[in-house]
Amino acid sequence: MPKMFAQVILPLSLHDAYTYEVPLNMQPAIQPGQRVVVQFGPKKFYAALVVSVSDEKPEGFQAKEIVQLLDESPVVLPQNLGLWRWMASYYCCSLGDIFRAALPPGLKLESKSKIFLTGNDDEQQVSEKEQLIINQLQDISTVEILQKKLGSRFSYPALQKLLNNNVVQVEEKISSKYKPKTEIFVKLHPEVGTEKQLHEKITSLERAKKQKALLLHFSEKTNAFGEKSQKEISKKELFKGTDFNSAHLNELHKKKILKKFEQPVSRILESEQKQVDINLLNKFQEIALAEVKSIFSKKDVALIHGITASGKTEIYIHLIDEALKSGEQVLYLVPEIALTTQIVQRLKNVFGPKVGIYHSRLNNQERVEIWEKVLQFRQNRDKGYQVILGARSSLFMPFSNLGLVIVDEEHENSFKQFDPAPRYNARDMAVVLGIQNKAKVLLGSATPSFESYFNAKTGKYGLVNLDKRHSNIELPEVMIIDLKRVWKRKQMHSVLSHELFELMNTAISKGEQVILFQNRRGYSPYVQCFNCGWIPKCQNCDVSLTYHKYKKRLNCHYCGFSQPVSNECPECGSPDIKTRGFGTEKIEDELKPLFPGARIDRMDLDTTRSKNAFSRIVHNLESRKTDILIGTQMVTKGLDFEHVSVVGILNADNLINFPDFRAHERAYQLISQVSGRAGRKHNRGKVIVQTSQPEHPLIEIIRKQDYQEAFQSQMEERKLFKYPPFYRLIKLVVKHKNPENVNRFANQLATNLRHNSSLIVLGPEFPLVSRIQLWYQKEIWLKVSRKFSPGEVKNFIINNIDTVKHLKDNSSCVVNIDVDPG
DNA sequence: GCAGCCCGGCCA
DNA sequence: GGCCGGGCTGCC
Repeated sequence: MPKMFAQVILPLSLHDAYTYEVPLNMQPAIQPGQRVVVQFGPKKFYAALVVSVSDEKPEGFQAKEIVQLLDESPVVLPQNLGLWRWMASYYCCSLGDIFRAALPPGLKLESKSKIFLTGNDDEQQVSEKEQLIINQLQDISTVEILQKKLGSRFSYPALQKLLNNNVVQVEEKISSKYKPKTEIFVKLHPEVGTEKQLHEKITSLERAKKQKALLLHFSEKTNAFGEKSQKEISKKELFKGTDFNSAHLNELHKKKILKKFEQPVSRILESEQKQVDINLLNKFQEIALAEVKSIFSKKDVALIHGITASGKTEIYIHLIDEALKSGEQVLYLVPEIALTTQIVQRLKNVFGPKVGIYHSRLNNQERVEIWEKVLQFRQNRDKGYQVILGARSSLFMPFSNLGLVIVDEEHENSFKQFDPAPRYNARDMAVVLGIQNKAKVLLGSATPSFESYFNAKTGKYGLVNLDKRHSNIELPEVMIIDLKRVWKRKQMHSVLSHELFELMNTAISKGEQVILFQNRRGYSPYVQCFNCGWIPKCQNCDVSLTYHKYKKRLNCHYCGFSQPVSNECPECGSPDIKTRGFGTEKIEDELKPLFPGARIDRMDLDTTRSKNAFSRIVHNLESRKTDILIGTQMVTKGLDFEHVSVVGILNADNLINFPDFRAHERAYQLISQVSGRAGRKHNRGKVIVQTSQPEHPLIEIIRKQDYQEAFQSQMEERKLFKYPPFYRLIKLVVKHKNPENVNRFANQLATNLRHNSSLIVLGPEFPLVSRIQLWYQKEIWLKVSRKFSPGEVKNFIINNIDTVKHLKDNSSCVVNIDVDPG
């Protein structure tokens, strides 16, 4: 037989695929998309993914043999790899980076693979070196441990031979990570093949009353020979509500009447589903749905601009239903699954077992199961998942017949992965995925990202407006409060202006609820010595420490560093150390005396860390056990509350003045999204925006809630200052533990890049936080005109980074490339 | 990503 | 002459 070779990608940041020889015994079975174990470098074993197979012998090196084939059939489909390649090239990262992001952890294997004896060592002839390895392998071991124990007596060829002869096996973390869960099932023994035989057996049990009863119970439960015979039943189910025990069953098993056997079951709890019908759409939703469909007959992508409570989800459900009926799969992306329990429940209710939920809070086993059920759809349309609702990584699910991709809350920043590579935006990749699979893509948001809206306005996407809230609830009234004036008149109640304070009092007295938004968690952003001005800073990062009163500690929000608060200033010894500024924790503290008797709750990263905390807070608000909720960004995200009548933005200044070209877009989106929480059912809500810059043009736009104007004014600015969507942005971050290395590298790189006239090079500059976890960093921002081919520009950048890396002493600098930074 | 080599520095 | 540590390179 001719030799065969497989090109594989490794889960490492390496640019090329690597070629391995396929051993004869694997030749019939090997296919692209399967995982194999290969040895890479002198020591390590990895699970790699086969991307192609050929019989051409590679030149210039001796290919190693594949150690083991891990899958019977592909876990990644050839059509899925198209997105991988596209992403690697667009985001300037390796296929290995994509591999790591794409597969669920349970299907990945990084080094430190365990090896163990298979028990097939008796009959085989082994060499002395091989015997040494066998002797060491009484317990499961790793290659590293073997080498340590045997030192120079260790031989790789010997291990390889043992592997080939199946004396030892590389036990993948995979197989240990993912074990199908099994349960004991019971069925009639094959010798009991007819109803008559069953009756004979029952009568034969006259003296064993319990066993007879169990057998009767079994035939009743399974309707053994009836029309709707179930044939088998789990032991758990069979024993449920009875006092039978395993001894009774074991006896019947021994007597060859019933047969016990193990069989895998799903870990995924199928929650009680009340199958409900799809809601009828109202007149506006009908029109919007028809518009979406008409766009899809001409274009691949549609954007729904639908204000909060306009019922976008129901339109999605109608489209999903149609896709399902024509046998297509659907991907429904949401920014953060934990925050969308309402959508999860709704989809489960409507589409039942066809829906799979995929996100990072699932454990490894659950994630692998969902992956496999999506794969299964190709063979068995009744059993596999047809709809996946999930966070950004669901983009990589092994869809075989994708027809529709929905991206809800498409403006959300959490679709963008910052670290590690691939630094991708799942919303943008959803569009690519859709086009590659000839599927339609629907983006939806109450406050579309300006990029998407621009694409819609310029005709690249179709645009659908949905500006009627259901039951005709009015949008809330937005009031701007000038903090400077309130301060001057000394009308502040802690962080609340007099107006906000009064509105909150009235609301609470009427049994209505209040949400307060503050963009800072912790007690106070920093503490300061009032004598000498000293501010405690993080020892690893270039930021001041945030005071958390509950824990009585100063914490770094970048690296997690924490230290107790000292009673006196280490600089001057003064005891006069005070907290500065307001975080959510301090606001909660200060509101308590202002609203005695009110039930105040807080929602931020600190209060939602434990698994169920988030849903508890939401539930308390829904069931009106909370009067005032104070929160960070989190309160803006897709929560539906019926009785919130007042929303307060405590300080809009830090939103507006954030040094980022997207600050205004974000501020507008954030305030609109929180406002959307107000006055949903019964009456018009009120939104109070406190700011010391009431004259700021954006504040006026926010007051009018005029999305169009916000968009237009930003487009003018972005065009003028050469920002997206008019220019592409690429951010380069140079990192090293030594600041001099960072400076030298960044300067050399920037100088080189300036030679290319299609690039506008900004920096290098220290970012807002110039040191994180002891690593110094400097940023270079590149603006690239859309006239130039992005591929060529990226190659130029990559080549230059390479060149600078090869200059003296530069090789240990790390450079991150972030295309379309968030 | 990382093992292994190479080279420079330091000390006997 | 030898040993340690850090940088560089290539792994298939």
